[in-house]
Formats: sequence, C-alpha cells, structure tokens
Amino acid sequence: MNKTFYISTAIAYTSGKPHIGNTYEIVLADAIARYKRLMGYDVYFQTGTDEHGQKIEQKADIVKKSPQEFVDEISLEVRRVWSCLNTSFDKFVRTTNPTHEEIVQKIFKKLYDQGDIYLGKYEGLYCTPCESFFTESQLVDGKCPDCGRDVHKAEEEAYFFRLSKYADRLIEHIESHPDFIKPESRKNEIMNNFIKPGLQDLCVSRTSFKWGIPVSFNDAHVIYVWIDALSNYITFLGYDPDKDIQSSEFNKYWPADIHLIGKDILRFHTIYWPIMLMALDLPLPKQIFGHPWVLCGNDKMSKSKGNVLYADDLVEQFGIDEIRYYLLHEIPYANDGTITYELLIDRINSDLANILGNLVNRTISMAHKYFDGIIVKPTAFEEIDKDLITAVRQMPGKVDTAMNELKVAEALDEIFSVLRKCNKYIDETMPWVLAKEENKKERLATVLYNLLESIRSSAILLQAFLPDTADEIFRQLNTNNRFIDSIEGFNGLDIDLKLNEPKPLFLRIDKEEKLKQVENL
RNA sequence: CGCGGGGUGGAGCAGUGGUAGCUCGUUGGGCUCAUAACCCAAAGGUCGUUGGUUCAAAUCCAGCCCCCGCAACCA
Repeated sequence: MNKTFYISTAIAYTSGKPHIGNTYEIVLADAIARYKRLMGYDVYFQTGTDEHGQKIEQKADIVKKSPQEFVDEISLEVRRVWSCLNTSFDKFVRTTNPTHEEIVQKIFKKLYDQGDIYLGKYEGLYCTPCESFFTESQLVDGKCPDCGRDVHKAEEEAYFFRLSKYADRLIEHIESHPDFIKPESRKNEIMNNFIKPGLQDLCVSRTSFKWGIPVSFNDAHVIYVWIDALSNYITFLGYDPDKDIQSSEFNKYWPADIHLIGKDILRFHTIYWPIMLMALDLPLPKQIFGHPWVLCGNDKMSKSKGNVLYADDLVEQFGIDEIRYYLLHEIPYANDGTITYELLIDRINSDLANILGNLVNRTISMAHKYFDGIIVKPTAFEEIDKDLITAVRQMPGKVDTAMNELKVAEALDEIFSVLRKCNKYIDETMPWVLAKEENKKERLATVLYNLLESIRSSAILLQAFLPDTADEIFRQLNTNNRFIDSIEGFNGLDIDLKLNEPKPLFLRIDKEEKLKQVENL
C-alpha cells in the first residue's frame, strides 16, 4: 500500500483571466506534487474553477452572456493557462458540475436537518438601486460604494451557520496542531482577528441574485458561494453525506495533506471549512498553507494600474521552465515577492543559462571532445573529488528537509549549490590540462564521470521544479535512470554508453533588446 | 490605543542574544572546456528611529516613524 498525498489549490474564481499571481499557486502546488511523486507517494493533485456568485452574474450580464456561457469560457481559459506552465494536476474541477451541485445541496440539507444551519434574519445596510447589502466598513463616505447613493438599514430572511457552536473545538484544534495553519504569522492573524474575538454565525444563503446552487428546500435562496466552493475538496472525491460508506477515492485520499491557498482567503479555509467538516463529522485537512502574493514592482497587480502580467504571455516570451523557476525560487516563503521583466531576465541569465545550462553544455562538450562522447569507467579518484561527491549525496536529504516545510526556494538553492560546486570543480581539476597529457587519461575520465553523475543527480531532483529541463538533461546524458534512490551510489551512469550531442538548455537573453521587445506588449 | 506582517550593503532576500550572511550587480585578477559563460579576490551595511534590559542586541522589552495586508455577507 503506497503512502498517499492529497494536495489542492484553491479553485480559481471565474470572474476573469487569471494573472501571474493566481498562477503562482498552481506552479507551487505542482512542484510539491511532482516532488512527492518522485518520493514515491501516490499523489492526488486537484485544482479547478469556482463558478458561482453575484460577481459572475454581473460580469456575464455586462458582456450579454448567460452566466454558464461566461464561466464555460473562463474555466477553459484558466485550464489553458494552468496547462501552459506544464502543471500536472490529476483533476480539474468545476463547481457548476451537476454532481457537485447536488452534493452541496445535500450537505446544506444535512447541516440544516441537524440544526447547524437555521433560518434567521440578516440585517445590514442596503442600497436599493444596487440591490446589495454592505457593511459599515465597505461604505465610502457613508454611501453605497458602487453608486454613491444613500443606504438604509434593512433586513431579509436568510440561513445562518452556527459557527459559534464549534468555536472552542476549532481553537483547540489549531492550538494542538501547530502545522495546521502555515506560515505561523498567518495563524496569529486568524486567531487574533477572527476566532478569539468570537465567531458570529455566518450568513450562508443569498436572495439578491440567482447564480448559485439553490437551497433544495427553499428555492428563494441560493447557497453562499463559499459553502459551495469549499465543498469541492470532498465532493469531487465522491463524498456523499447521505451514504454510510464513502467512495474508495474519498477513503483513500481524505483528509487532504495540504490545501494550498492565497493568504487572502485564509479565513474561509481556517474557520468556515474546518467547522463545516466538524459538522459533517469528517476529519480536518492536515495543513492549510497561505502563500504570499506576487507583486509587479511594488504594487499589487490590478487592471486599473495596468501592471498585470499573465502567465501565458510570459511563457511565450521566456519559456515554461524559466517562469516556473522564477516563481518557485524568487517568491519568499512568507512575504510577498516581486516580479518584473528585469528581475526575470537577470535570474534566467545568471542561474539557468550560466550556472545550469552552461555547466551541462561545457561538461558534455568535453566528454565529446576528449572521449568521443563515451562514458568511461572512473578509476582514478583523488582527494578533491570527495567534496563534490559528498555534496551530491547530501543533496536529496537537504532538499527533502526544505520541501517538507514547503520551502521550495531553499530546495532549489540546495540543487544549485551542487551545480555551482560542479563549475568550481572544473576549474580546480582543469580537464583541458589533463587532456594534454597522455598519462592523465584515466584521471580525465574520472573527472568527467564525476561531473556527469553530479549533473544526473541534480537533474533527478530538478524533475520536480523544471520538468522539461530535467528531461532534456537526461536525453543529452542518454540515460533513463532518473530515480531518487540512484543518487546515493554515485554510479548511476552506464559505462561505455555514448552521450548525445550537447545542446544549450537556456539561451542567454539580451536584456536591453528583450526589454524593448516586451515593452510593447 | 482594532489585528497581523515588513523596514538588513546599489537590487532581491536569509539571519530571534555572542566576530553581519546569501544571490545578483560593481571593480580587479585568473582560466579558455563552455552560452563574453566559469573560478578567485575586493569594495560596499553604525541591520527604520529613540530609549531600556544584558558582560553581550539585527536578534529581548517600551515608545515613535514609514510601507503592506486584513477588518467577516464581493470572492
């Protein structure tokens, strides 16, 4: 029986095309999923789109489309953008899926029947022309934020979810499971801001718009979109609240190992979702990770500021692994990160083209030049080799430590630290000098073997982060030995096999030229 | 006193009590297998600010300044 690993991203809200910040999440999840597969886990990686709600109804209306047509298009677009970054999700879900809708209705009904959801009255500030309720804090100068007119107190019938009933259990769970909410700073924020001051019952139905899942026993109401959206994590595994025995997929993968989400929706995932699960008497996910944001320059991306970058455009300009590398390596663990064309180009040139690409290229070139591309058995080891070989052997453990904390940038640093060592090793051993002396042939062969095997080992780990690049390295090395447990032996290359011709992995980018070209986008 | 995070060499970041570190950039040198790549060295920071605790503070405490996010019915 394989160890399982269930990772999800938040499902993307289909109100518009996702930008590079939204896309960061799926790339991060993909790297984790690929890494876990490499480590032998049976991984289930779920993502998708969140397709109900007032905003979508409004946006669809503006472009004179039905909400369904509208979300069909955007969902397809989201899926296309996710895919253009070579992400390996196992299932792409949509909340307009009829089975999902049906199960959400059943969940709502069950919670109602057991008294966790009740019919009450929602009181708020109402703008009649906009048909919307607002909170005090949403108002602009005491007026409706949308139209600027006066608002007045109003009330309407609505269903409420009794959060307060589960508050103590939630606090207890969070405090006794230090890894439940990560990073730690996010946990503090949630506890201090929301949970400790006391949870109000949550209004979980709407009557002001129609684009949602109807409450099955009262069709004047649609179910609050977060109840709908959060349920995706279990409905698409075949969960059914009316069944005593759940699907084999559900039993196999639930509870999820990681819900990867943006820090802005932490509240929904660390309060409403756990309480829903408690009410359904289901185990809670093991970890909720609120990742930081990707900013363009110093600003949050927004269409009005005109600083929005899209993943598909970036991939077209720079390449898949180039963008993956930037997102995985340059965005800090807990704080917001920045992306600009300039930083992106610098990083591609220095890390990918220079350190990695050039290393592979110069090594394979030497193997061709000195041994006709044949891998020769290493027989003449020297003291200086130990440092490199030890670093290679220690690399998987270091990467694993970093990955278990989701410190993906650190994991990449560990791999690149070995690649840097390889470049240094070339300078120290000076193969071109060895090549000039006939009696140094054995030593030369050993040096090259050490380099090639170090590169192969690095490529094994790179599979999680830069899958295409790793494939290309294996192809040039003419090997299929890409398994993690082959690193330890430092003898994973077949002797006498002929390497393929070297081919640059990444071309250096002319910064000025590229910036000029990209400015016109 | 609403809550949380941040303010470290030109840039991006790490560092929670004991000689301030990493990558990029800059300058100088080396090498020539390689994608003007690679290797070595150097310059560059009174760690936002004021005060306190301590033998010792970027690191702990208090106040202040600046930036960002959140503040529960948009998602």
